[in-house]
Amino acid sequence: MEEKRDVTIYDIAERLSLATSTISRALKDHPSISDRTIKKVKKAAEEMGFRPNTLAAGLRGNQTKIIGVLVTRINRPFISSLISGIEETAQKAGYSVMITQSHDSYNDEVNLSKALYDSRVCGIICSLAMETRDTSHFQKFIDKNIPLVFVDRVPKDFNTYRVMIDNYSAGYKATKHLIEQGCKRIAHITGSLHRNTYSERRRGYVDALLESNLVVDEALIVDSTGLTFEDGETASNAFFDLQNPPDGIFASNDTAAVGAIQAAKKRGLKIPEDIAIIGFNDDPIASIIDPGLSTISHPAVKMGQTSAKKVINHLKSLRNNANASNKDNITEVTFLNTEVVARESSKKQS
Amino acid sequence: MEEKRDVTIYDIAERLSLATSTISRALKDHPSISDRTIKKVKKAAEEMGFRPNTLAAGLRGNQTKIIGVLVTRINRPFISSLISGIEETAQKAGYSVMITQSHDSYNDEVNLSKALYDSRVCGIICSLAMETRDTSHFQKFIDKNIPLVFVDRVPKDFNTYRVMIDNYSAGYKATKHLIEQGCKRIAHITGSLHRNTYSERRRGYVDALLESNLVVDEALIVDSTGLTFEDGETASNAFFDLQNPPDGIFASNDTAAVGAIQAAKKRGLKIPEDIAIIGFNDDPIASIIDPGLSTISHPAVKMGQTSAKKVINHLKSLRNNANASNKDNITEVTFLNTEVVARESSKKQS
DNA sequence: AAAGTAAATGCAACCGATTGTGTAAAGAAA
DNA sequence: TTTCTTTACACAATCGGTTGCATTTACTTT
Repeated sequence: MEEKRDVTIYDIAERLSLATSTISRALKDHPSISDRTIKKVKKAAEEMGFRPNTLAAGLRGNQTKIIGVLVTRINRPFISSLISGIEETAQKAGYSVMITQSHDSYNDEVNLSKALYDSRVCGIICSLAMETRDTSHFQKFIDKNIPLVFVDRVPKDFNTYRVMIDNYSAGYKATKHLIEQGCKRIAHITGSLHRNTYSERRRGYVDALLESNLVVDEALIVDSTGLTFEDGETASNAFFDLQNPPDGIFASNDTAAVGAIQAAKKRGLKIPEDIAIIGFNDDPIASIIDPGLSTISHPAVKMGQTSAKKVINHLKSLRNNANASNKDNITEVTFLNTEVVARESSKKQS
Repeated sequence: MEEKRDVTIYDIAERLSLATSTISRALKDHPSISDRTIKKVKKAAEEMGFRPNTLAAGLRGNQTKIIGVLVTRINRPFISSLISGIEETAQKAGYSVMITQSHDSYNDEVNLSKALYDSRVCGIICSLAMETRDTSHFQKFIDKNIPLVFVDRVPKDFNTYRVMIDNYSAGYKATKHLIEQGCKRIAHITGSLHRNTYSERRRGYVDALLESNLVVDEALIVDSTGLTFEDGETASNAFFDLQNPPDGIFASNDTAAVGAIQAAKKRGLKIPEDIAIIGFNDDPIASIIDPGLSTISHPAVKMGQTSAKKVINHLKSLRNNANASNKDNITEVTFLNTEVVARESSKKQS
């Protein structure tokens, strides 16, 4: 039953006959503490097994060393890699990571953003829920000067950090790739157009078609909200049933693209001869499925690392420059590279 | 610049001319506060937009409402589903989740367990690193009466909660399944035998063979530490090169099993006629790869939910019964069900 | 009406680190 | 030696709830 109490700075102060304030400052290399004292304090702290109480520090400073993360669903290849990157970078810099998932629900997103706020996170990284239209629930972070980073699924207008890929150019590249393989009628399976990721990819798709004087046929564009495997199958079957079916499909994620592949296979269509297919994300499945799925690769882990770095660097600059502020209308967009990964599902001529 | 201060219980106390202690108790429905006062306080709190400062409460009670999670790698299908389940359950019960990853390194695991401890997590859920042998770094949680749940990869002897599957019987079932399909020489690709998951599956594999009077050939067992795709390929190639190659492979995860499938395909071996293959986990790839990969399904999300529930219920019982204690040598093992998912990679006779 | 008991609320210490300001000690200049 | 600066450290308030104990108020009971 005898829970041995944790060592506090009081204990160190007593042992060294110093004030707690001196201990506190010495441990953070405060300039007004002599080197001799700093060494002495650190040695004692080490010997006594002192470990600072983050709660006490947090209470006083009204801020923790926790980065809040608000994503849609943790168990998605892209998201889990993103989180992995965030955790890795945060960890190295001495921050912890608190995870929440909105399940693509706007209400959950609002509540979780409040919960993270109440937890006094020192920064927040968010990828928007599919449902979200209004993003004013994030304003409080700006008001409190808490760095806010939107990643991948970002709002249209919100003056803050954004870490993302150039979805327009990626959509363009994917479509262009199919065109280069000889496709003349290219269909597109997209997610909610309220999300920048999908609307931009679609824009790129349209522009690539126009540039090559190909028809943009609304019948060839399916706004499948979920982009699930089934959505991919359903949409593809609808395409195949058209009087004038497409010879290429660009799906806005790999899951739907895999659905397209399975649908085509079931119909006995040859991939890529009859129908070329390209997805998006380069999920593990892409390289495993037969035929290999051409896709757009995403640096997911790096996006996580970059997002975490934005938060950490912003905090650093806040410390160094008391004038720095979120309110200076920071609008920094970081684009990470995407690449066409050409596999068998699209390569008409090898 | 005018950061409006948060509403505190002091503000409520002042407005209602009550003591802060009364506010504090009223908000938690303390029995010694009258219903009338409770209602009045809650109404005022609501109106004033009061949100409790979790740090202050945490400091006083020396404990947060944060559940620490220590896993090996976040971006693995099984792990990310596990975390998803934990987050979901924790969230509903009013807890937050702090995530860390050991990258299968023992040192990282030790440090992260300390970091979580320092964060005053109210509970911890851990899946051991591949490297870990000694688990004494978790003892401090027991000493402090902080519920500790090991999930999936659990230590041999540690009196605490365990949430897992019956790996022995799962290994047995997988092997038995291959035997039932007519396999006579079954190889096994396993992970580190220091982890219960792999050693138990192997034990089940061996017993299934013995039971059917099949040979247990050490040449057919590869202790591939990583269980990566490449490990699966390499191990399989080694098997195929044997004078007396196997007609079945049981890989201890799907990633390695997929490696086995690809290796077999490259050699022109027919699956399952020449070589039947079964994996473990039922990752998304399993149902997508061609041929469909037979495997053992794992209720990953449910394992997460169950683990979180163990933590939460333990905390509840601690509150209700001040005598309850970790030190009563709790050893509660919860087994979740596994199932053989038979797909084309193993079905010799349909 | 006095006394006794139960119910409701107030008081104040406490958790442990942080930080503005005050003061003592050490060194430099006169 | 005295005075003026630096340099180094101490004091004490503070962050916002929580909780043991004291106290007041409201009701019974005789």
